[in-house]
Amino acid sequence: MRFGPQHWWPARTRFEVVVGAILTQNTAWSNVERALAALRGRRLLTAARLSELPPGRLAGLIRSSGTFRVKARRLRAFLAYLNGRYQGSLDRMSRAPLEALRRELLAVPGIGPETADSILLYALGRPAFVVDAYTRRVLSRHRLLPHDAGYQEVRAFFERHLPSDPRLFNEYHALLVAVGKAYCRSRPHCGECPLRFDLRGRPPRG
DNA sequence: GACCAGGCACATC
DNA sequence: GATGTGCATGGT
Repeated sequence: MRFGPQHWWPARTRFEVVVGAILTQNTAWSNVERALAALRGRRLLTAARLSELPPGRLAGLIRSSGTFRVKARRLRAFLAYLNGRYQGSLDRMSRAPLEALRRELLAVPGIGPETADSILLYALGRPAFVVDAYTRRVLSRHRLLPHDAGYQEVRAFFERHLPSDPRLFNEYHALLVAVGKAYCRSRPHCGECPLRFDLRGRPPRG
């Protein structure tokens, strides 16, 4: 495995990123892709079209992503928020202040810290560092943070040490996941981890 | 057949 | 505020 650009979050539109962010909760990405393909094939991957879809039909189309009834409800909750506050427009939404957006997203049922930051970073291009299980594992293995550090604590750690650049956050997160998968899954102590943290600004080179 | 995968809400203590 | 449990699929 190489650790260059990871092409993290391949998606055709920002709306597709949002849908993917909700569908991928506790689910392998390959299962999400099928659901996205089913929606895309029916030209349903827009806020307007998805909002018109009956809940049961939406659930059926995203079945492959697991917990489909729950996720259908969560997608509709997000759409209700987007329609109600930003007239269904991610463009309008993306112009709001970052902290306000995070607060609003966390208030949507089904959107927790990781999903909120994924939407902020990958869909809206905002500098929100996404923390996931791999991120925490790699950090605690390197003794950069305690293993029980909370989500906000881990996010603050990166946002404190890195320039506030969405592209850098994107690449850093992708690299952490790649490293976590390759080295930290089954090893209690990973002496061979190639990641060299340079938290003053540059991503590690692959 | 168990375990995992790019979480979250809710109940309970 | 910490911990446990349901959600549910597809891959290994």
